[in-house]
Amino acid sequence: MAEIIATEATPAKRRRGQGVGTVYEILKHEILDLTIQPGSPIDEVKLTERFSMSRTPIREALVKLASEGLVVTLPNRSTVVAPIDFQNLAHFFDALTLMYRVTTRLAATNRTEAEIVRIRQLQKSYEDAVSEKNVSAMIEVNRDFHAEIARAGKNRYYTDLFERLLDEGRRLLRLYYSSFNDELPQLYLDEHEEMVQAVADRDVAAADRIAQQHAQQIVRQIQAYITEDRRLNADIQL
Amino acid sequence: MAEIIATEATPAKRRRGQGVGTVYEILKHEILDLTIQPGSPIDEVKLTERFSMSRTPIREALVKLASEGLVVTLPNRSTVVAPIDFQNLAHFFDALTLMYRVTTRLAATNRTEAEIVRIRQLQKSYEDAVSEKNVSAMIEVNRDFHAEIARAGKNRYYTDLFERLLDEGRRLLRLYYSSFNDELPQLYLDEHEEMVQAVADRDVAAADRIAQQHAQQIVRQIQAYITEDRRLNADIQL
DNA sequence: AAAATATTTTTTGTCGACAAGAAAAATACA
DNA sequence: TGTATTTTTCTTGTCGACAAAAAATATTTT
Repeated sequence: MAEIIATEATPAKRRRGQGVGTVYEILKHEILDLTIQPGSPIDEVKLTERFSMSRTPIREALVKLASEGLVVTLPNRSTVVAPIDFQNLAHFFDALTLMYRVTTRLAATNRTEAEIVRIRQLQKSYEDAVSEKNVSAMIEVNRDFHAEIARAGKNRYYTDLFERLLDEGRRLLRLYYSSFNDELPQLYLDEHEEMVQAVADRDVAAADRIAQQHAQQIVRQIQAYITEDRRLNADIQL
Repeated sequence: MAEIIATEATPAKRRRGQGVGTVYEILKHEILDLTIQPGSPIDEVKLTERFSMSRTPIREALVKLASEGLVVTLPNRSTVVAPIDFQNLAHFFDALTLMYRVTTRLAATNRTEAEIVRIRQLQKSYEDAVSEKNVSAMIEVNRDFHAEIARAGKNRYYTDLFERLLDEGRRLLRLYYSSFNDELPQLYLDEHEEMVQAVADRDVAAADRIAQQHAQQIVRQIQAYITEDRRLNADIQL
């Protein structure tokens, strides 16, 4: 799950029509993983060399990333990795919480047995990541776990927005959650368990309650990190 | 507001960096206006001639439209205008109603005076469109009116989704609402008035109530058209 | 030496061309 | 005559090149 994408200089020929897709996927992964710093400029020519393909498919990949808000294109100037929007964190938390609730509720009513199986598999993966203390995997699998629940709800309008929010959350968590802390993962694990149970039981009220609780938990976590960060900066700057 | 975009064969030179933008805007407008039929293929070469520019900027515009779901790209095959998704109308209505409520509520708390002025201007435009019995303008201005309210709420995650939903709704209304009917526009006008008042008064509860009511009104309208349409088809086919 | 102007370098937006796939047409085969 | 196979045509994905902006550098002017 944590593939090393060091050098993409592929001497072997790539299949036609795979170009933009691979560039898009890899860049997206690196942006969400903070492998590329928010705000850092993206050099088209360098990507040209790295992926050994012309600028045309690379530009198309960047256009795609831009319309998802993952990069920002300054006309006639460089495109940069989207900076993390601290101004509107409150709006982010608000939307995230609502989408957590709505998607989990819908999942409880629309889920199939096959979907429950898949969700439980992801839950297991998360458990493994926790026991391995693999922060990177935890963040990524956590996102996939909730995205899978949302998909079981079947409403693509909600899932699209929710996935966008989860991705943004992934960057925020990645930013702060570099050192492992064992209290929270266990709490999340328990909440995940409750959530799956509610969805499996088709208990909408319970699903809603736990989704809200879980969302608030994550919001609190991020806010705590930010506060801590502020304090640190305050010490240094003032 | 209802410009005629007949021939884009611009002999005069276009400013650099304006290419993709114009193509994107014009195509988007035509797709939402049903000038281009849902499902109909998009010929890159024809667009090349029409806009008198090379395929590169046109493709970038199509990529942008694709990532907004307005066109669908079949790999190595043609890209087509996104078909209207009748399968998931229920999900569409659900999301639309929720976004109506959430954005109007937020507008009631976050709106500034300047925004109220702009909203009232759009309300006036809608009124004009109704008295002129200009269906096309009514549908378009109605969308802009609600989008403006949503923007006053300031949460970009909600506004982005809501605008996408309003656009999809625009296509649905355009599809059925070809002949003018004077009952509904007046009803909408009254509801709009109530909505603006609630937002201006910062009355969240009222805003929520009216938003929900208005959404359900629109949902009912579309559903009525679809039912009517089914009956018509039934007569012919069976 | 600092500010303003001119020049060079770099980077982006667009172009025309070509090759890989898919669709359509033509041919062969039963 | 209908089906399978080959050939041709058409469309898409990618490429390398070039020109317009912007940025960086050098030059002139005060």
